[in-house]
Amino acid sequence: MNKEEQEYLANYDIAKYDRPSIAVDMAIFTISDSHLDNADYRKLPDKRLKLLMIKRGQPPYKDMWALPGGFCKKGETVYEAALRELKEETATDKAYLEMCNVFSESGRDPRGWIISQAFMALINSKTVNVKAGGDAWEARWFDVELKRISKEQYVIDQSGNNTIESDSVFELKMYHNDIIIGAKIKEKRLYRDYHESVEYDVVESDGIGFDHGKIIIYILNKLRNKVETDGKIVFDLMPEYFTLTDLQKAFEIILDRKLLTANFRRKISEYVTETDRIITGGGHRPAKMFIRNIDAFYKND
Amino acid sequence: MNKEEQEYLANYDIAKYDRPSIAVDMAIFTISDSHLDNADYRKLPDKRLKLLMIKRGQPPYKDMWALPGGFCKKGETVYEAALRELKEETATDKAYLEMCNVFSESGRDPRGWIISQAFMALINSKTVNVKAGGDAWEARWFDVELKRISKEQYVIDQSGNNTIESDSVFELKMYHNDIIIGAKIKEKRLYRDYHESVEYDVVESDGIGFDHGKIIIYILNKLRNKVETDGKIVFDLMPEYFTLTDLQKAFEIILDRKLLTANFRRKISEYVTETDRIITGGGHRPAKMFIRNIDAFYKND
DNA sequence: ACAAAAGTGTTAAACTTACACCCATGC
DNA sequence: GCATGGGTGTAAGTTTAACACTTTTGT
Repeated sequence: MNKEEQEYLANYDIAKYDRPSIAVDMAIFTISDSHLDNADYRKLPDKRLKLLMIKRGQPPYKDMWALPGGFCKKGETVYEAALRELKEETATDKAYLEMCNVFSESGRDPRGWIISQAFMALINSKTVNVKAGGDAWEARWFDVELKRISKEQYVIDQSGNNTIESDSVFELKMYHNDIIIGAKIKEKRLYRDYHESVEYDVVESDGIGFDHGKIIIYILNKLRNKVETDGKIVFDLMPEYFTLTDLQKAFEIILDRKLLTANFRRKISEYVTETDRIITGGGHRPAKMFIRNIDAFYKND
Repeated sequence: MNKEEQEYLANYDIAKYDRPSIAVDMAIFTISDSHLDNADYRKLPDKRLKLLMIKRGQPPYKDMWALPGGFCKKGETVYEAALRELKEETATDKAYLEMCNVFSESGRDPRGWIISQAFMALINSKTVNVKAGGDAWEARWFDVELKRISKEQYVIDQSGNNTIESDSVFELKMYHNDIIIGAKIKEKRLYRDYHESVEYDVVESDGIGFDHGKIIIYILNKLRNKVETDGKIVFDLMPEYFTLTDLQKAFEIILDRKLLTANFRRKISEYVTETDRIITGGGHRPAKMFIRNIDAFYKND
C-alpha cells in the first residue's frame, strides 16, 4: 500500500455514515414423525416437514414466535454467524446451509435499520439435540403447511409495454401440539420487459413476529424448487441409515405430491448403497436400510 | 404495540453495537461483438461475454479495476440499491437482476467492516448507454475468460470421518483493448458428513481490486450453472429481435461448449416466435429474426 | 464456383411414465 | 387371511444426441 492510500485510510471515518445492523435469520428444517399417535400397528408413522421457531422472551414481538437468529458480530463472516446460531439452537453443525436472500425493507424491525440475511438449513432429526425442545429457550418444531388459496392473473397492456401480473395469496399454517400460528402472504409475480420479478407481502400475521412469515414462504418455495430440479439436498434431511420409503416420503412431503415407487427407486438408485441392516417388526415385509453413496454425490465436473 | 414494547424500544440504542457498512457489488454481464475487426466478409462477428468494470479514481485500490457498486443507503432496500447502481452505470433498468451471495470476510476492505451483497445482472448490449464507455467514469466492458488450470482430488479418512477434498486453481483473464487484468483463484471443494462446501481464495490478483476476483468467479460459475439447468435467463442477454444463431452463440459462450444446431432449435422453439424481419447482406443465406414468446416463459405453476 | 451460415429430417439410445404384479410380515 | 408396506418388471411414450443433408447468399 502506498502513501496516498495510507493517508486516505487514516482520514476515512466509517462512523460518519449511517450503518445498519446485520442479522441472520435461520429457517431450520427437518423431517420427523408426526406427534399424533398411531392407531394401526401396521402403519408407518406419519412424517412431517418441521421448522424450528423460537418464542420471543422480550420485545419487540414479545411472546410471538420468530425464526431463530441473531446479530452478526464484528470479526465473523455472515456464514459463520449463521453456523454459530445453528449450533446454539440445535447443537449440531452437520447441516446443509445456504444463504437464500436479504430482507431489508425499512420498518421491518422496530429497533431500527436492521438488514437480515436469511438462511436455509436442513438437518436430520436424529442429530438434533433436545435443546431445541427444552424449556429454557422455548424453541419448538412446528409442522409446516403452505396452501395457495387464490390466484388471479391478468394482462396489463399499456402502450405496447406488455405486462403480465399474477397475484396469489398463500396461507401458511404451523402447528406444535395445540399451538397454531400462521400468516397470509400475497405473492405478486410480474412479467414485464421479459423480466420476471416476485414480491411477497404479509397480509395477515397470527402469532408470527417481524416479517418472518414472508421469509418462511420465500425459503419454503426455494426449497421446493431446489428439490424439484435437483433432489440431492433431500439427503441432508436423512439420518445415516434410512429406508427407501423414508427417503421417498421426504421427497413427497417437500414436493407435496405422490411419486411412483418403482420410478423413484430407479432414479435415486445411484445415490444409495444397500447395507445389511434391516428394519423388522412393522407388521409387513422388513425394509432394507441404505446409506448414501458418496461417490455419486461427488461426481460433478 | 403495548407499553412494554414501547418502553423497550425507547431505551434501545442501536448505536451501542458495532455495525458494518453494506455495499452492493454488481457483476453486470452482456454479450456483444468482439472488438477485433473481421477479415472475412462472410463470417459473422465474434461474440464475447463482457463484464463491466470500473477503474477506481481514489483509494483504496486506486487505479485498479473493480466491480461497479456502492453503499446501501438508509431507507432503501439492498435490491433498490443494486437497481440504483445499475442505472447509474448503464442507464438502463431493464435487466435480469439476482442477489447471489454475501461476502463478509474481515479484512476484505481496508476501510473497515464492510459487507458486500453481490448481484448478477444481465443486460442486452443494445440497451446499454454509452455512459459505460465514456471517459468520466472510466467504466469499460471486459472480455471474460475463465480456465481451470489445475485440479487435485484426494480422500482424507480420519477415524471414519470420510472427507473428499478437491482443489482447483482457476485463471480469470479479462481484456479490454490493450488492458489485461486477471486473477488466479483457488477453489476448495469439500465433501464432508455428506455436505458439500465450496470456498474460493484469491491466490494472485493482477489489476483487480478488493476481493472482486473471488466475486467474479463465484458469479460466473453461478451463471453457468443456471444456464445449464434452465436456459431462460440467456434471453435477458438478447435484444428484442434476434436470430437463432445469435441465441445459440450466447448459450455456447456461457456454457463454453458447442451445441448442435438442429437439437438446439428444437429445444428453444417454444420460447421464440418468428417475425417477418430478415437479416440480409452477410454473404450467405439470410436469417429470420425472432422475438421471445412471452407465454412460454410465463407458463409456470 | 464456393465458403459460410441458415435451416430441416432421420435414427438410435436414453430416460420418463404408468401400471401390473409378487413378496414378507404381525396380528 | 389380510392389510400394509417392500420391492421388481415391462411396455409405451417422450426426450436427447448425433449426424446427414438441403438452401441461400455475396463476392
